[in-house]
Amino acid sequence: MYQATMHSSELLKGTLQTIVLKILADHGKMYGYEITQRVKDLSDGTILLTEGALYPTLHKMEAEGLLKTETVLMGKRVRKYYTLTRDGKSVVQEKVREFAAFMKTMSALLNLQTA
Amino acid sequence: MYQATMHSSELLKGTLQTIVLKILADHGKMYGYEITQRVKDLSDGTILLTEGALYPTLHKMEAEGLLKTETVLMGKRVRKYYTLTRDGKSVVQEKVREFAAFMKTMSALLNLQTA
DNA sequence: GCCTGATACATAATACTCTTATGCATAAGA
DNA sequence: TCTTATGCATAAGAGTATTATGTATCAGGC
Repeated sequence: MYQATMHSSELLKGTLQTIVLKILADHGKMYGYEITQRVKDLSDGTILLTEGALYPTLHKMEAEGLLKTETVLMGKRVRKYYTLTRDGKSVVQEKVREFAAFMKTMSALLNLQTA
Repeated sequence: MYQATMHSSELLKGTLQTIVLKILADHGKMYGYEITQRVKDLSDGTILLTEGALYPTLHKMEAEGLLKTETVLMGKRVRKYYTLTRDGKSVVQEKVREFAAFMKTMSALLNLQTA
């Protein structure tokens, strides 16, 4: 298994879905492992999604109709590609907006000048 | 009991300690109920700390030596004032710095222009 | 005088989400 | 051939917050 921890561990709680959905919105069709790598890159190695967190979340969002899948055989290896459904696309927007609002609120609370 | 929910519920996970410590750092001696009200004000009513979350956290941080307490009788009512210890003061700084870094990373991931 | 809502503390049961651990299997490189 | 990377998946456990409950004082309206 590949390495799987992160710096500010608990802060990530509740952001996993938002991250995954947004990555899919920006990049289109992707498979699980690819998502972990992209998140790792975009976060300069600070966010390393664990498989135990990612796969159940993907399954859950698929069950909720936010994602649809397509299984492809690469040689003898299985890849499961995920794409946003129409519902998924509107949920991403909500989630990102919600997170932006959250950041703004936190900036006020913590007296940060960022926002 | 007073009202106790919040908009973007799960995002708050992991930020409670940071919020409480920072509020105490900025305002000095405060008691539990006062903290909930201040957070409510500073967040424009979007963050309503629940007692079931706040008090255990305060107790935990006291046990960890980040906070010290002083119990005062107001008439016949008990108030428990919390103040940062020296350890608490350095931990706040770390936590706030950590959160700022987290926001920056998330901004990159979510393609936000805030940071 | 009584009731409601705000003030003020506290803890227990429950739910949720993620971490850690484990399992299986193929492919590439040293 | 052995380790690392790729690629999926699930289960046990930990951690943190929500919801519910309990106790009690105080102020204001009727």
